[in-house]
Amino acid sequence: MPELPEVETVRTGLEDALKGATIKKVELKRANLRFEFPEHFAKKLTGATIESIGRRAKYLLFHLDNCMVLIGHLGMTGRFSVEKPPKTYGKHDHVVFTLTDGRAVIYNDARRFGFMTLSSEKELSENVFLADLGPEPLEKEFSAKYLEIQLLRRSGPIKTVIMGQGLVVGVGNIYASEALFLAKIDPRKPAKKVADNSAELVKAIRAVLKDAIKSGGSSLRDFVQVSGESGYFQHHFNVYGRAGKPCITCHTPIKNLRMAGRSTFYCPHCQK
DNA sequence: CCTTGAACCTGCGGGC
DNA sequence: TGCCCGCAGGTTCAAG
Repeated sequence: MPELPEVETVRTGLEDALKGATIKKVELKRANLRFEFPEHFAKKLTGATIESIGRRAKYLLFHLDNCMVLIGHLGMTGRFSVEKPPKTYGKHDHVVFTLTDGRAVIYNDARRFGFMTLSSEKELSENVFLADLGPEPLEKEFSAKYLEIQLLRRSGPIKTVIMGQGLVVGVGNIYASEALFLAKIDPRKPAKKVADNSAELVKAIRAVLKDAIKSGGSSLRDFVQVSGESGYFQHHFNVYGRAGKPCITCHTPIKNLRMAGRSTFYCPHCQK
């Protein structure tokens, strides 16, 4: 599910559902997801109360009352649902937290690119997964000036560069294409040469992400309660997944190509 | 340092 | 119906 807007949508839903909830039991249906669970994972979570749920980049941060933080990543296919304990669990239901109020928090992840780990509250910012991340795209630190400086020292194609989480977090494969369309920049253009357009690019990235968060929010309730798939593909994209279809602006067919192993969509006429 | 490509894993849809 | 191929929202690691 996961680019920043989807993770943010999940975060909001989980916080609504789980704030103040206490974990009574932790069940691991297998020894690992992408990584092994940390030592004493279940034990450290059992009895803890969830005080709040935050987000950094595409990571969910469950702040607990025992000075620990459960760090979760959804990978490509990770999903959380909060519901009455089902009679039987699905093939890819890997983690279950049973709450003291009887509800079950189920983490399902077919491809298992997601993972969970723990950090102390104190050492959170030095956590290996969080330490080297770039600024949040919707925060002030992600400014035109900052982006300009970053772009000037990169030689790779702009699309690949903005997807790197060290430069700015949260821009994944879909929204990279979408943001570049909005900013009218060819995804193949060397990052250096886009430095002059930093202000537009910052604006486009923010606009695309904000818009997606907004539309994700409306279908949120369904998302968390049922283990459904609302949100993502109901969203309308300008270029992503629209190869051969007319550009919404000039009607030129949208092109699709592969960059760094990822499919990329752009309008050859509008994006220079 | 930066960039690229392969790897991780499962499911789905298309073509034959 | 079934098999094979390519493809999918992300990140890490090794190597150039």
